[in-house]
This record gives sequence, C-alpha cells and structure tokens, in this order.
Amino acid sequence: MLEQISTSKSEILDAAAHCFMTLGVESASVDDIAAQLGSTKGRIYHHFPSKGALLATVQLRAAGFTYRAVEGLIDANLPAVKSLDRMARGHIYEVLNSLAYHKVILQTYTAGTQAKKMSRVEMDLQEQIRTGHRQYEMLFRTEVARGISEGSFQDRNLTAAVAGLLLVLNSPVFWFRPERGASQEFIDTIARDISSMALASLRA
Amino acid sequence: MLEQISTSKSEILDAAAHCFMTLGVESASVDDIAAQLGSTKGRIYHHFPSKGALLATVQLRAAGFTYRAVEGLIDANLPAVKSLDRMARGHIYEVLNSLAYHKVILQTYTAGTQAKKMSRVEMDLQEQIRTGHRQYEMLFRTEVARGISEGSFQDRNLTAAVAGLLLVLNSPVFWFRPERGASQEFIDTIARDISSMALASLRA
Amino acid sequence: MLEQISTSKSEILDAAAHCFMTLGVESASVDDIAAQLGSTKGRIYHHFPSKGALLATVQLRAAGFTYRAVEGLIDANLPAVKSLDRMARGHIYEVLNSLAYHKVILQTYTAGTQAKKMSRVEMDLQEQIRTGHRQYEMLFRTEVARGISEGSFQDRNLTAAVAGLLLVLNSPVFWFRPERGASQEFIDTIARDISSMALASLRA
Amino acid sequence: MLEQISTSKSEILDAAAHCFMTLGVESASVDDIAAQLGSTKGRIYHHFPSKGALLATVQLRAAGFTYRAVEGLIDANLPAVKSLDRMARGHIYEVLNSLAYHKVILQTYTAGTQAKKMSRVEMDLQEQIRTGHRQYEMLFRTEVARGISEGSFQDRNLTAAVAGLLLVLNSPVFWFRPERGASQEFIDTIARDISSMALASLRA
DNA sequence: AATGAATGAGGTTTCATTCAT
DNA sequence: GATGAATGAAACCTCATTCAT
Repeated sequence: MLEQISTSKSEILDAAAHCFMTLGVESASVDDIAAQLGSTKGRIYHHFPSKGALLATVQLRAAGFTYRAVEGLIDANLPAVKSLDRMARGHIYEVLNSLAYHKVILQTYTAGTQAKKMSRVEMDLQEQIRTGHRQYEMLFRTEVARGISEGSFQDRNLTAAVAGLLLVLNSPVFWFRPERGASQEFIDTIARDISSMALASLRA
Repeated sequence: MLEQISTSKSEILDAAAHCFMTLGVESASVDDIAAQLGSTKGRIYHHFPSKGALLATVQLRAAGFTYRAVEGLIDANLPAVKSLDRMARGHIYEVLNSLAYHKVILQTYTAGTQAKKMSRVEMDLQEQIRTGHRQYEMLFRTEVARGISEGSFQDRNLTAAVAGLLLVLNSPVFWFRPERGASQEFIDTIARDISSMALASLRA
Repeated sequence: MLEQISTSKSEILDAAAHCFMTLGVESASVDDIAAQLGSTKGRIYHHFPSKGALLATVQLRAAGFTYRAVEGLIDANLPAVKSLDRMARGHIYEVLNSLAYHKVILQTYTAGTQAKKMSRVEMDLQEQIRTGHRQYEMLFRTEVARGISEGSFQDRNLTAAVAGLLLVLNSPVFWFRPERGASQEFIDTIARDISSMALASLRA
Repeated sequence: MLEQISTSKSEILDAAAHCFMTLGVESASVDDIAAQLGSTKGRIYHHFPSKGALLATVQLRAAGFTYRAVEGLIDANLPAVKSLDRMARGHIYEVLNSLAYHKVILQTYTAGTQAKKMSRVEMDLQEQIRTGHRQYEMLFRTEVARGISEGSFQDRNLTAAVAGLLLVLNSPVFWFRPERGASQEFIDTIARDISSMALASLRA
C-alpha cells in the first residue's frame, strides 16, 4: 500500500490534484495538467496510462494521507470520546493540509453513478480505493462502537452514524478557501469546532 | 421570482435533472437529455440557450422546491428547537422527493470553482442562484440564532453552524437510492433520525 | 421586370439587406432578419421560399435601383464624356442612397464561385440577376464605345474598360460609412471626385 | 513580424487559402480544408486555435506577400509616376501569383463589419492585419503625395485617391481565372494595362 | 524521459426549414 | 398572415490517446 513514488510522478499528482480541484475533474484536461506542470502531455502519459488512472492515483494518495495521519492517533486506553476527538482533529488538519486531494475525492463521490467504461488498470485502482476507504471507515467504526458500549453515544445504526460523522469532518472541503491565507489560529478553531459538532451529533 | 414554466420546458428540466443525476453534470450530454425526452437536441435548444443555462435553471428550480417547502413551516411562536425540527424534516422530505434536482445542486457545489467562460444569461442565472441560496440559508440562520439566544444551542460561529446543519440535512443525497423503493415508513425514519442528529450537533 | 411588391415584402427586403450588410450574407441568420423586423421567421417564410430566394430578391432589387436611376440620365446628344459623367454621378448617388443593397451585391460577387446546390426558384432568380447585370453594363458599354469612337477615350478592350469603370464607381461601397452622418456637401464631393477619377482612367 | 512558419503550418495555410477562395470564407468548413490537405481537422486545430485565427493568418500572409514584393521596388530617385508604375506592376504580379490569398482578403473586406464575438488571439491578429494594411497603404501614399507635389497628379484627397488606386490594382482578383492557364505574355499585358489605367485615374 | 504532431470520436451549438395552429 | 415548436444536418471545437523521434 505504501508504494514508493518518484519525484516526477509526485509532481504530476500534485499538478493533477490542483487542476482537478480548481477546474473540476471532468473539465480539467490532460493539457491543463501538463500546462500546470510546465511540460507536455507526453510526460504524463509516460508515467500514467490514462487520465482515469491518474485520477484514481490521486484519490488513492488522498486516502493514504488521512489514513496515515489518523492511524497513529487512536488510543484505546482513552475513553472513546477522547480518542475520537484526537482522530477527528487529525483528520481535519490533514484535510486542510492536502485540500486539493480531498476536493477530488469529494467530486468523484458526488458525480454520476452510472459508470463509464473503465480499463482493467483503472478497475484495479478503483478496487484499491474502495478497500482503503473501508479500512479507514473501520478505524472510526471501531471507536464509535466503543463509545456506544461505553454509553457516551446514542445507540444508532453504526453505518449511518459513521457516515454522518465523516461527512461533518469533511465539511471544510465544501467551503474552506486556502487562497485567502488562513492563520494557524483559524485552522485550530475550525478543527476544534467541527470536531466538537461532529461528536455532539453522536452523543446520547 | 416564481416564473411560469411551460409544460414542454418543465419536461425538459425533469429529463435534464435525471440525466445530470445519473450520468453526472459533465458527462451527461445534451444528446443524452434529448434521448431521455424521446426527442432531439433541437427541442432543448429551442427552449434553453445553452447547456449551462439549462443546468442553472435546474438548480434554480431545486432551490425553489426546498424554499417553498420550508418557508411555511417556520413557527416563531414555538421554541427554536421545535421550529427548526419542523424545518429540518420538511427539508429532508423535499430533498427525498425531488432527489434528482438536489443531486445536481450537490455536484455543482463540489465541482471546480474557477469559472469557465460563461455567457451573460448564464451569469445572470448564477447570480439568481446565489441570491436564492443566501435567502434560504437566512431562514435557518435566523432560527439557529434564536436557538442560541434561547440557550438551547451552543454559541458557535453562525456561518459554520448553519453550513454544518444544512450539510447533514442534505446528507441523504449522498446515499439514498430511490430506485430500491423506499417505504413511507423508512422515509419517516430517515427524516426523524437525520433531523435529530443535525439538531444534536448544535446543542449546548 | 418591375413587379409590384407589397409593403410587407418590401419591409422584409429592407431588413434582409440591412442584416446582410451589417452581419454578412452568410453570418446573418433568418432569425436575425426576423429580429430586425420585430417579428418571427414565419413571416419571412410566408413571403419567400428560402433564404437564398430572399437574398436573390435583394440583389435583384439593388440592380433595379441603379438601372432605373441611370437609364434616364443617358443623353446621346451630349458628347459621350458628358453623358457618362451624368450616368456615373447618378450611379454613385444611388449606391450611397441604397448602400445596404449594394453591399450585398458586392459580397455575392466576391464570395466563392463553386456554387452550392440551389433550388429551381433560386436558379431562375440568379438568371434574372445575370441578365439584369448584362443589360446594365450594356448602358455603359454603349457610351464608352461612343467615347472611344469620338476619340475621347483610349481604345482599349471594352469589357476590361467597363469593368474597371464600374469597379471605381462602386468603390464607395467598400469604405463609405453612412452611420457617420455624411453631409450632402460631402456626398456631392464624393460623387464628383469618383466620377472624375473613373473617367480619367479611360481617357486617351 | 516575419515569423518563421513550419512546413506543416504552411501547407495548412495554402489549403485554407484555396478553400476560402473557391468555396468562400464562410462556406468553407474546417472539414473542407482538412479534406483538401488529405488529413483531419485535428491537424488544423493542433496548429491554429480556431477557424478565425486560421483565416486571420491567411490574411496576414497575403499582406506580407505584397508588402515584401513592393517594398524593394520603390525608387525615390525616379519621378513618382515611374516609381509608382514599378510598384503597381509589382503588386499586380504578386496578386496574380498568390491569387487565392488575395481573394480571401477581398472577401473579408466586403463581409459584414459588425464583429461576431472574437477570441483574444483573433483580435490580436486582426490588429496586426490592420497595422500591416496601414503600413502598406503608406508606401503608396508617400509616392502619390510626391507625384502630386511634382505636379504629375491632380491634387485630390489622398485617402480617396490611394483607396481608388489600390482598388484598381486589385481588380484582377475579381475576374482573373488562373485555371484557364494564362500565358506569361497575357499576364504581362494585364500588369501593364491595369497599371496604366490606375495611374491615369490619378493624373492631373 | 519527454516532445510535438496527428487522430478520431464525441461534444455543444447554429440554423434553414417544416408544420400545426 | 403570422407564430412557436420542433427537427436534422452540419458546423466548430475539445480532448484523451497514439506514435515517431
């Protein structure tokens, strides 16, 4: 899961994420991404077999970012509410930090469901993405379940509860504008408030 | 603001909303919409000057749906929590009822912000949409503010609180599948639970 | 040749000439002409079977304008140079007077030669136009020939000489801007100078 | 101003000029040009951003042809009449030599003036064209002015005189048919006669 | 590793024309 | 006499992709 990625590839992924974010996944052309890179399409096609594969790799990377950021924050010795608060804030910081990537994920979530034809490579990547997403969700699922059994949270359908939780944690993706130059203080406030709202929605 | 819309135009809007929802706003072609209508592109272009204008009109309609549904449910005589609960449920019912339209709104929210070139007409429509959105948000903002002053809600940044609230209320758009034939009972459960979670997230 | 034309038809022809002039024959759409008229395409198609027929009728009218204006100015009793000067000025005044129509003629002259398929009606009209044009040219041809035999003009190929003469007489069509509001005095100057240059080019 | 143009680009320009000439600027489709090239539209759009830009480049090239041909023929040591005669003949030879290009120029001169919406690139090219045209006109303007001061030409409005002069020099564009295989002798005759007529029209 | 030329499929849009009313 | 809806052909343009270098 932690593939080594070359500098050139990494640059391409950053440029792609930026373009997908600013122009939209569908509107951004491979030429746009090349222009952002300051080179030509050829470079991109040398490293990625198709636009779809490039997109999928961006999504995979985004998933990896939050997974690695949150994984280490889980603390089974703390009450679930405390542990989840750490995770929630970690998630939010990471989202704000690699916003372009997470905007891309969001778009693919909301886009049409009726799949267009995909190559084999793209289907494999999509499967990896789904697996990663399930694993990430499981991190939260476990802690929410613990919170319920500890009596801190209302005993609701786990799937719905976790979905709602993650939705709120991702909410800055909808409205945060990094180009306006947010202060660290502002970011801290956001992380604290959103985490607090998200946990409040679960409370008994 | 409540323009009369001809039957033919209305049919086109429904078909467009359906296609935008199932295929995605960008992927759905004008031909797809025409096929859904069982007629030709020409019919669409006779009534709408561009795909962008058609999309904007769909969005405007979606906004009108929830506005009209919720507007009448506000009750300033009730405690804010009660009034907001009525509004929240009304919103959810309307969203589930005209799901295609709201899926479209969601997509345009998450897509790229860096405008591609728009015609005059499209810019005017976008301005109308923004205005309508602000007005709708204001309905909730007022009641949330009242709830805070009544002491029922935590005193948080209003903008963030309302944004979070509406996001949760719109969450079914992400996962609800009407094609699976939801029972009225199920719909009632959804409306109740989501409304409850949304209000819980605001509570002091 | 002097068909009676109804008021409605005449209005349509004026609107068409105006649009053809300002937008170009190809760029001007039937809708543009209808808009200029303040009515809809239907009105145009009620009176003219096709855009091509409408164009041809405009051209025919333009030809008629100059023919009728110049015809009566010929004076076989005067020296050819004098007679031609009267004709030349008459032509220029008429061109400036119905500029839109003459701009249209010019465009069809310069456009591509490889005909697109024409309906029967259009071919008939085109034939009428060619006939009219030949007749009009003949008016000048006769007088130029007389001028040569009188020794006032250089003995050159008649066709080339008349073509050159008419080209110069039509030259204001290329650059005259009626919207700048030319004074009668300016118009008189133009008519005199151009006529003088045109005749000078023939002189022995 | 003398940009180097690749072979492929040059081929495209020739094909475009040919199609614009034979079919008319508006009637000729990009597909027609591609067919003339024996390749696909894609090739054209790889080199030129739009049909308008392609057209403008053709015009620019045409302007360059005559400018370079005539520039070196000016001889301030000769009487203006002689110098202008050299220029006039040079212009005519060049026009006959690159007739397709000059037919295109003519068409754009006579077409509608009310601009349809143009991209930035096209507007820049149009500006270059206008500048080039003014410079070319200036070459003749200077010599005509000299001719007037030398007493060889009638003292008329310079703008009108030069416009008339150039119109006559361009007149073969209206009627010359290269496909009929003109002999060198015929071409020489044309150049001599037209030059003589054009200068005659200026004479005192 | 990267470029630049070229392709072809598919997209949006325009527009002359027909037709029921 | 005139309108408004609808059509279908054809236009311009975009863009993911391939390939020779």
